[in-house]
Amino acid sequence: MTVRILLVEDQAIVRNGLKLILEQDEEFQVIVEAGNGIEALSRLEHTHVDLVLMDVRMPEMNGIEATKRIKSLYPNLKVIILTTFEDDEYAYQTLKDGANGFLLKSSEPEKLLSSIHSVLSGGLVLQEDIAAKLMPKLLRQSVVAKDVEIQLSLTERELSIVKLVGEGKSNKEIANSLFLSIGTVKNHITNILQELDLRDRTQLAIYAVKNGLV
Amino acid sequence: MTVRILLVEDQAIVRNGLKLILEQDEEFQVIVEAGNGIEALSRLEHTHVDLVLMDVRMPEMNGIEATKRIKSLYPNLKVIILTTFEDDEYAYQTLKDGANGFLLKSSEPEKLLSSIHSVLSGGLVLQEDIAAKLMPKLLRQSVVAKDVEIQLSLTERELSIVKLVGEGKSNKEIANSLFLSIGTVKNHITNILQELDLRDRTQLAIYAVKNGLV
DNA sequence: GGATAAAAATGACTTTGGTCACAATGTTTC
DNA sequence: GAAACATTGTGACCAAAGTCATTTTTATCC
Repeated sequence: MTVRILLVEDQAIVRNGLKLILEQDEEFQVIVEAGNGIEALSRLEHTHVDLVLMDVRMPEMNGIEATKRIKSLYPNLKVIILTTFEDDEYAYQTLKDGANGFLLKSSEPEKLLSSIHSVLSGGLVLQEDIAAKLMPKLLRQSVVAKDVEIQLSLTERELSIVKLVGEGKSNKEIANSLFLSIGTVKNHITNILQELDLRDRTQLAIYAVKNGLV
Repeated sequence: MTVRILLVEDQAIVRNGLKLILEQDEEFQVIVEAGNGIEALSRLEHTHVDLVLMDVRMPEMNGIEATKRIKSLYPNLKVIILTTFEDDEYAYQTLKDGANGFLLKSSEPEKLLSSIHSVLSGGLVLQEDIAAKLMPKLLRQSVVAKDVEIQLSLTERELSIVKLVGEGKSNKEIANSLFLSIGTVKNHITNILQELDLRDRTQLAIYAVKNGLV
């Protein structure tokens, strides 16, 4: 049983690359292609496909809007979003609209293929990096997700202070709970703010929450 | 490269069945087995594994608690939860604790295997039925909370100030962007803090972020 | 029309936060 | 052993945040 795929991607070179990767798996067949969301929608009117692979950034109509419309017209059609690491902001909205998966363009080909199989057999697939960024947003509580960036630039002590700031603690409370003087806590915070290029504890707290440190 | 698996499941018959399925894929090797969470943890101390397949319902220590502990001890170890359709209540908590996937025991063997591959290559996999039940729950949480609780108690003006605080803006910046005096902004914030039972702008910012106001 | 409440403002005041300079100690690294 | 860095601390200082009392205007509700 072959899987009929609609590939939506504006850059012809990337599109061809993806097509080659997909058709390494003999089950997959790219039977339609489109360069933007509007084109994709009109293609779907005339052709039956099993799966849509959709780029996020495109002219005319982007992947977010296109996914929304496709899903409202064909709720059972599988849609997988192709994205770059920077585009994860959109992930939230698109999942809401019913996308079945989120894959990074930079993935290994095998990873891409196995994820597609997983979606076809009825799953929702999020790639690790995206899931890591998304889950805190959805779950709003500490998962594991210690950011690489943060840990590179901050020391153990600083990290534990950041967490407490992210819980809304005052310097006095932090000092008490870590058995430090208030002055020391202040010094640490000054250093942290400089390191992370933030202005005050409020921005630091926001940073901590958004990065799932709390 | 073989994948070393720890299989945690209390019923011997089911465990053997799963083992047979898993080892149909020559990459997979069940090298350790455990009948409950406590056993699983002690096995992990002595043996290195790449993946844990964990049943939810078990005597002594259930899969939820076990996953939590395993993930805090070995954050990079992949954990997939095996569940029945009725157990989806737990899914939420366990995802929070960092589980990498959720599979139904009733799945087709191939589905199971492809999902495991997907998790190993860095994904988060939710099976359709579970995702369908879970997503609304997750999406509702962060979005709806805002309208119900907060908007009941805060005025328009106050709400717009809360958002700016949630972006890390200072009183001066808020005053400028809303064309108010600094004193007015301070007054508003005092009222907001009282209304929401918070202490300072940092706690307010955290509140705003966690409730998806930013 | 009077009551109620949001919105805006001012001034005086206290507390907290953040910066800076400087210092002491211990650990790790080369 | 010197250099680099993490950690802790002090004291002085200024800026920002937050509280409180009080006032004015405007709009809405009964």
